[in-house]
Amino acid sequence: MSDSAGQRAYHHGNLRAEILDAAIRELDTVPAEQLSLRAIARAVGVSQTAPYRHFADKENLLAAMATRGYGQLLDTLRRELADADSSAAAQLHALARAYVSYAAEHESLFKLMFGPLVQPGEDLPELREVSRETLTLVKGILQRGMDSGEFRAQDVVYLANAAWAGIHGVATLRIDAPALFKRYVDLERQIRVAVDTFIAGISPAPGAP
Amino acid sequence: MSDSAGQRAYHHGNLRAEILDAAIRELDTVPAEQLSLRAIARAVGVSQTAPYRHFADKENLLAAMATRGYGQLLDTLRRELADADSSAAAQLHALARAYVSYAAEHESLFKLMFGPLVQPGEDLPELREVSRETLTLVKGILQRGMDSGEFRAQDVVYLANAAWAGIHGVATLRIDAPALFKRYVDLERQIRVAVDTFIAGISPAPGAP
DNA sequence: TGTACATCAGTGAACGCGCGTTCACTGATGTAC
DNA sequence: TGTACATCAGTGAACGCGCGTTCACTGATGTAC
Repeated sequence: MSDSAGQRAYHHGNLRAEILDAAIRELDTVPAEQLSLRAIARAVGVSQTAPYRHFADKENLLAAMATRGYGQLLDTLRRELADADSSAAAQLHALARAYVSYAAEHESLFKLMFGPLVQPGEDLPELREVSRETLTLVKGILQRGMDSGEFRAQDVVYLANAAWAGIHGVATLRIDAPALFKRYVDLERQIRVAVDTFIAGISPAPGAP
Repeated sequence: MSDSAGQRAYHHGNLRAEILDAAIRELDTVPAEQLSLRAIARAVGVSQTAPYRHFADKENLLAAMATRGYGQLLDTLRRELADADSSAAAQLHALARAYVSYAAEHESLFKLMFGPLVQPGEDLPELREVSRETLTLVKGILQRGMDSGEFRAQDVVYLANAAWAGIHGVATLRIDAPALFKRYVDLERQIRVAVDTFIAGISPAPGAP
């Protein structure tokens, strides 16, 4: 397949990474539930048992895929947050935009990350760790907004959950109810409305102390 | 299986409905992706080909399940809305609570409804119809709230999407990120915070005209 | 009330399929001396 | 520098599985006269 590396040697050298890449690429065509280890091996051009050298079983590969997905998502979020204005409101807008964009550009991987195929349990500490980070980012922004007086003080956990739910809901509905959400809706504007409404809901009343 | 109807006759009389029931019951044990027509037939106690008398194929059965799911959801929502106070704020709270409860009590069916297995296309007019209704309910509440001056006037479509996304997000995260959402969170309170924040975001500024 | 016949709603055997995984294997590489 | 040997990373055949669906069938029911 990839002959960019020249002659395929018997010992591949980079097979684990290449299988992971191929598996994620496969998601462009096929939803995660229908991924087949054999098809992935075929795509890489390797025998169907070769993946077992690098992943204990199918579940293990799926977990690795999800872990990479979370990693990519976090990189994107952090990059956008760094580029954005530092006000809490601007940070929230940037995060929402980046989150929804990532989901839109990696539909199947996003669904895998939040799907039942992969559950970040105690046996997968890396996945567990990385899957918590988005919420942590949201919490951080809100906490800083409260500290600076930009937002009204309140329980940050419940508020962060609410914010995350709103963002995640937009990302999810765009994928899962496309007939209602994709056709008539300008996504940028939709995100702006949702975030602005949220921010208006937690801003101090004008004129209040 | 169900001998409540006494002697099982050769002609069953009610097989379509019973298959549908069994299929939905099966979702308690098994996610929709893993549903098997044969297992459903087995559960009903009928030959594996009998379902084909009543459903063209598997996809057809899944669509019928989703349609029933939407019907149940709408019944629940409408009942709760009728019982609740008629203020727009109270209606929104009631809708959110009922929506998330339904999702929590029918996890797999809810996921099927919003999953890729079933897409409400032109070939399934009934499903298409019923799948639009939730959003219509939300829109109605918000429109009435604006008309009465309870909410600030603005584009009802984008606002309704934002509200629905927030509610749907809570329902979804509870299922898909249980480690973060189920363990430490009081669901009732979480819904209240989310809806209150939203309402605060669209209420007229106190003292404004 | 009885009979002939069409239609409906089941049955059971069989099809072909692709899958995940195991197994014994073999070719390539790295290391000790 | 050369050799013996352990280990690593692939191969290919085979396993058993459950699935969706088709097919020719048969038992039960409804209807016309």
